[in-house]
Amino acid sequence: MTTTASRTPAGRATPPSPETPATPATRTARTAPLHRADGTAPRVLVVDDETSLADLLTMALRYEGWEVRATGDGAGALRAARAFRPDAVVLDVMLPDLDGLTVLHRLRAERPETPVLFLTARDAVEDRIAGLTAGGDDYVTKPFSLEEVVARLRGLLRRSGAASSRPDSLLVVGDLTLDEDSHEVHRAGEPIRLTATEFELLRYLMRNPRRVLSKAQILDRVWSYDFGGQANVVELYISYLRRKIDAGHEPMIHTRRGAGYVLKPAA
Amino acid sequence: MTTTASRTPAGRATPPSPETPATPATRTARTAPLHRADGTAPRVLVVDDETSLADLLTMALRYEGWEVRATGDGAGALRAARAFRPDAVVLDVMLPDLDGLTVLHRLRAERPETPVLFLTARDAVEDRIAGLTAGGDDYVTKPFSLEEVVARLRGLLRRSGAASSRPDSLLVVGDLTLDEDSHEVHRAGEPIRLTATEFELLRYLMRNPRRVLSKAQILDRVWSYDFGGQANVVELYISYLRRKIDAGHEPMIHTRRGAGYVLKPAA
DNA sequence: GCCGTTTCTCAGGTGACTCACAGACGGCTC
DNA sequence: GAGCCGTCTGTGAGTCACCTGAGAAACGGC
Repeated sequence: MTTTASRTPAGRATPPSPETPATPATRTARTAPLHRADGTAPRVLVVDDETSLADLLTMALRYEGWEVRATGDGAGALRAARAFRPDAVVLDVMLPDLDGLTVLHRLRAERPETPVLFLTARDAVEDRIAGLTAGGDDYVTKPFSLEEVVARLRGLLRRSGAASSRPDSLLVVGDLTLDEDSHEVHRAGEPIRLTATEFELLRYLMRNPRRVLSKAQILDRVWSYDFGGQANVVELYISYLRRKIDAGHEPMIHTRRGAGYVLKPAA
Repeated sequence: MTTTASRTPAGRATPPSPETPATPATRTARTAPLHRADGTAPRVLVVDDETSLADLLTMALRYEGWEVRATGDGAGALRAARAFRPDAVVLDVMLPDLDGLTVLHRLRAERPETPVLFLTARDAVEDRIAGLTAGGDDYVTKPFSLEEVVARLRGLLRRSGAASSRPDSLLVVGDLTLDEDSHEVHRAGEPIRLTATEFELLRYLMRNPRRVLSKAQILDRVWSYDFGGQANVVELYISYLRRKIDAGHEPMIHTRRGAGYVLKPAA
């Protein structure tokens, strides 16, 4: 609604992130805290020389409840790896000083078990990446959505055992289920086919059940950071989701006029 | 009620000063003091070059019991961030010297954990504030209502952990409850559907139970600062609320003729 | 390079919401 | 008890937020 907001009375243009922003405190309402075995928050190292992107990631991951450190070059990354001992690394493959592969090798030498999430340009050489991720790592192409990065990072942490919390990747809200690993979605036992964007949107909603999410929040979280389009894509995709999920059932997706959308169990 | 009839658009007396000029003493009657872990008041930095707006915000936030500092430009903001060490920042994205994003980056570099509430013009939102809300930050479009700003700021402080007070977002008065996250309202267990304005009005009342609120105060607090309409919208909306909340129950909303309205438990 | 799929823009339609106006109601004062 | 004034509320109009169909453009698999 960024654009919509024309509210007369109070400028209550339903900004974006009202409530949801999820923080440690609120986060309890969300899916799973995802702590390490010793009860502390997982540590994530972000390596990217674009400071605005590094900022964005840092904020988003912190918001997720993780402890985050950021650095802009390969040398700093190696230093941080030693000092900070991260449970996972987000690594831009294009760095100013060292190239991604070199950084990776040295990281591996330092901390062999630490999973890495690569950030790469869309047109980067595909097979090169394939080699990189062979060891159970993962990658995301720029421009990415935060939902995507967070989801993959969660996956890596979960699999590496850095996170002790329940290993299940199943989100459940009422009779609606979504498996983050297999990407399967069911309503009342019936399988539902979703497109990539629909899936991501639904995942975001299901990770924040019963909470009003503004269109701006959704846009910031589910669409890639450089999306420059109309804000009403959100309405459009909500509409698609309703057709696939709520059709023939008691609706779970509700509109809070002037505020956003809420997902909650039909009951 | 001297002010009532005379409330001309611009006139809008009763600036920010919500209920009484706010003394710590009075404040105790309100919801939650919302202190920091060390018992001191949260510190909020306001950055806006329109002095009248900055003043308005300063007064309203001070009234809330917070320690406030205001500055009109980006350079001052950075200085203040260092010296004042705020727990949250209210940042106008349109500043005379630096643009909002630059200020944001430097703020982040300085104090990475500090949540930011952005103020933006309605139509400036068009060119995306991409990612601004992604990290748990929030924003409000001008013209805003004070109730809106305060509520969102409370949310940010609550979530960032700067405020030690209970993290729940539930307001309770008698058998009436209002959840600021899900926007759900219940009376005696029965769910109640409210419009955006009704919700905001009720939130204001519930944050000031057993206290007489004049129409002027309500108008100043719940409606946006540039509202130019008739003062009796308040009566109208009180009337709406009564129908939805008091219908079939012992009334909780009472008129204090010549003074204002009070919300209190039915008891 | 072609075809099905997916993403997104655009624009029309509709119901919800906000608010002005004005008459009815009721307490208070003299 | 009459009149005044503050408050309440029905009506109606204009606006706004949201929904959704249709089609253009981009993508991806073969």
